[in-house]
Amino acid sequence: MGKQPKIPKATIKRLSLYYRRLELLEFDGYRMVSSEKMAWLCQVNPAQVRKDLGYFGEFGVRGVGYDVRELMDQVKRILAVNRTWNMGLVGIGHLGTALVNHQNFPARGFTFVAAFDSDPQKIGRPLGSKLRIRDSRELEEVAREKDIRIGVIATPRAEAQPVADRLSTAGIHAILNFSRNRISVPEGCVVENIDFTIRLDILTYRLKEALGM
Amino acid sequence: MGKQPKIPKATIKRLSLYYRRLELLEFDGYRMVSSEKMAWLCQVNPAQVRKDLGYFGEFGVRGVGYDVRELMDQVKRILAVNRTWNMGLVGIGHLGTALVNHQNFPARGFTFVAAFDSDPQKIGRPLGSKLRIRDSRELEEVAREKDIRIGVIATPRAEAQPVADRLSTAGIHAILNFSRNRISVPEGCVVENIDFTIRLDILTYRLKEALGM
DNA sequence: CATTGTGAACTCATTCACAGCG
DNA sequence: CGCTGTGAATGAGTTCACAATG
Repeated sequence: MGKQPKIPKATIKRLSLYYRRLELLEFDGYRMVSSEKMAWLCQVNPAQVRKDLGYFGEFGVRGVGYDVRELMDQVKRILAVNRTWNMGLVGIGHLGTALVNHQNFPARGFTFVAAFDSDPQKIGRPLGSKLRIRDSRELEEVAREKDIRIGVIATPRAEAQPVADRLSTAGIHAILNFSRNRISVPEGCVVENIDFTIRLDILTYRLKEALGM
Repeated sequence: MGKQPKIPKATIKRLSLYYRRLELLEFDGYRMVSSEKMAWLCQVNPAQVRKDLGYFGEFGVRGVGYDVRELMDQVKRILAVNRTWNMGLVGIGHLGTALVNHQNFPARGFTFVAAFDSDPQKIGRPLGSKLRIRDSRELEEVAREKDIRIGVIATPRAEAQPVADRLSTAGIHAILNFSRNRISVPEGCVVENIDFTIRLDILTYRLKEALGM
């Protein structure tokens, strides 16, 4: 019944992985799953699965395993994805457009409710099937009005920090940052960075090593 | 003069971060930089910077610091980004289109030289300013012809594994995987996954924690 | 004498091994 | 009996602290 004893960040990432696997298991009609099976499916150690879950409670039945449906519910609750999240997108380039049209977000309860750009050429244009691009200057107002809880930054690098500041000001405490700049945010605001180029750098490094270069 | 004593994966990620910061420093006219300054800029510990670099050689001058230009060259060499890399894109949806048009890739030596899709509607259509969408069945042939070294998967989840298999067969040993499925690849092939939904799950978890929910 | 490079100490994360229990 | 839950052991990664040195 562990509660707050310092949870590894990697545990959260794996929880997300477990969740996805549980969806597939449920879809395939499985009712129960053992830590060993989950571990095998997710390519981790069985003790790791049990330890990860153990940080948050006792969800299993000894001698039997975990109830797929119930474990899903628990993991959803832990990750706070047992609800919908309104997102606001800032920066409507190719990437921003792709994000708005991304199928998986709404399927998982992540919904874009507004999109912003500072380019007068773009403002007012429709985006995807439900949105219209709005002026970045309206961000604070719209954030309140639409109850935006997550800000997604897909701007050029120079605009990332100013946008992050505006998002904070607008009372948004969670930012998904696709720009190449790390951003600074006030205490209490959380940021996740997704940086394609870093991943490519890691990839080429590893390829070089794998080839013994 | 450390050579192969087990380099942490996180070190490579930071190296990529250092590299980007060095570019900015050079642009701003700096000739030298200390581990302390780099550390401050990259929000890490100064000893961490020195240790990370120390795995690969002695690049600094005691009492002085690191030559910005020279350190850049060394880091580029380590990451194997002191050359260009030909990439092939598979799956031309919104995301694939965004990737092809991504400015930063060519600027860093990562170039898409071919794009593939299995949808007859899409095959033959132009993509970006230089490419034409080709039939996925031509993958092996084109990979050889164009010397593709990195495969980028931006397909729906169900196609990810078959595509990964085809890429391996085609002699491509590095894969950047944007699909929601983890893929299995033969020994000697390296994969980096970029999964937006996992990052959103981590974000909501951390937001929940930050808000004390 | 300021700053690097690095063994040693420490902190964090994973895995083991088995007691606890349905 | 089988599988979970968890303290203890191991392993990995980070930070400290200082000797080495241009």
